[in-house]
Amino acid sequence: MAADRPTGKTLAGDAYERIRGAIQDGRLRPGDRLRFADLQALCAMSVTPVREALARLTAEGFTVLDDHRGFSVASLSLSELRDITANRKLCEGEALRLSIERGDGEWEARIVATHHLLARVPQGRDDMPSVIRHDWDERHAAFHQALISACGSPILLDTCLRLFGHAGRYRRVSVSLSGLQRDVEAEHRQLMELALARDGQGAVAALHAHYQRTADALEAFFDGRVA
Amino acid sequence: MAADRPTGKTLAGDAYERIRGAIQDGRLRPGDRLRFADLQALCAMSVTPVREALARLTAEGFTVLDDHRGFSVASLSLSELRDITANRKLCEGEALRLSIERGDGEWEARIVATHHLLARVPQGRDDMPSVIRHDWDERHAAFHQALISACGSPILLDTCLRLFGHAGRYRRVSVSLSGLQRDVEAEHRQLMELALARDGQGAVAALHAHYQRTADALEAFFDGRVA
DNA sequence: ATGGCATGGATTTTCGAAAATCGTTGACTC
DNA sequence: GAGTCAACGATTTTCGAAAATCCATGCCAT
Repeated sequence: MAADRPTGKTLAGDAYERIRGAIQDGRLRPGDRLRFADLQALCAMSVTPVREALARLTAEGFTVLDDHRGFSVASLSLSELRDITANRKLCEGEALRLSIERGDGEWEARIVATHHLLARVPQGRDDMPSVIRHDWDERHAAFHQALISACGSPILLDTCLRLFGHAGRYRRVSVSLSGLQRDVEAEHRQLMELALARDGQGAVAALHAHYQRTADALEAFFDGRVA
Repeated sequence: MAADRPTGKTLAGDAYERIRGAIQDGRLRPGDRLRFADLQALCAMSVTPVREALARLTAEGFTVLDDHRGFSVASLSLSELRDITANRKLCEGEALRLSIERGDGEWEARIVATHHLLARVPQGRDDMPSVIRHDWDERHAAFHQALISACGSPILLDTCLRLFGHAGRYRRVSVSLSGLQRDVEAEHRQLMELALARDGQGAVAALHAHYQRTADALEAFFDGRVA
């Protein structure tokens, strides 16, 4: 892994991606306090761009800020998981319904293409099945994004993307125990087929079930372990 | 108006509120470029807190950032207005439905109280009817917030609050021409009564109509005037 | 022993200047 | 005359240190 990538555009943007990445793949864990000294070491830059990155992350809910007490990684909770799930059902469900109504041939092509890529990699790593593969994570996101990409509402897409990102903080924990119990691949294939068949009702129902199963598996795992 | 209020907690937080306020009441207009020199003069502080404020505002969509070309106020567009309206119908509608389902006595009390306050001030200023009164704006927001405050979903509430804020950038333009043509007070009273009567279907329908009328009035006004 | 208060260290927050970047003006070539 | 390229000015972006703030420790009085 490249320790120093060729700074995309601004250092602040780099810091944002790097810290967000560290949060999402578990190197920074929920509740951890974020000291500027550590973050400067991680990102190899001064305090200003780090601070801007944290400001963005906080506005998106990945970190929280106590005035004059610094930033910390947002903590996980059962109630937030339920809340995220309910909101995903509402927003992504509507976005999927609209996409099925409005989608054209290119939308269908995006679904087929992203699903094909997703189906070609396993969910967990061979050496450590409990850790999600980075490429699976990216392709999984791309597939779900493709499903709703024809909804015609940038704001709704943004909301869905935000929710997906938050759910990702929980998803990393989920795959470790549900890998064998669920056939996630089949669920994705079914979603694709229902969408391509323009079955709005069925696709939304399948999406709801997809999210509910994820939430249920997590609920059983989390119960008693977090607030 | 106090030019220098007793800095709430941090300067960055102050700058955020001040700049957002300037955007929402029209002193900074859509499309305006935001030069740090001007903003430092407005906020009476150095560049660092201003930058953090802009980072937050950008994450919320009130401003936009072109890398190395600085920040500017997000511009208005007909398509965004339609998008905001559609999303408000979806999200606030659901939040209202849930609140009617779950709301208790204190929820009802909040609605009655905020409506009472709202009904006691006129929408436009006496001297300049085309300019929204600040206190009306605040009370209007409080009333709509109260309606959905019992939905039980912090995330949904946050989404609604964000959408309400964005709609506010358009609302300021709206009142100048629709003041006489619409009886907004009656619409608010009807919303309150339907909610207290626990008529979920009716209340959501009334909310949708409320937003659609606002959007229609704006559409007629904006047409041809913005992108 | 217990409660309040001042002191010290660790950390965040802010400052003012230096470095980097972009758009433009102007000269120069074809 | 049109197009290309280099240097300038304006502005953003970043730095490193100073100022402000919070938490904890220890002291003193009750």
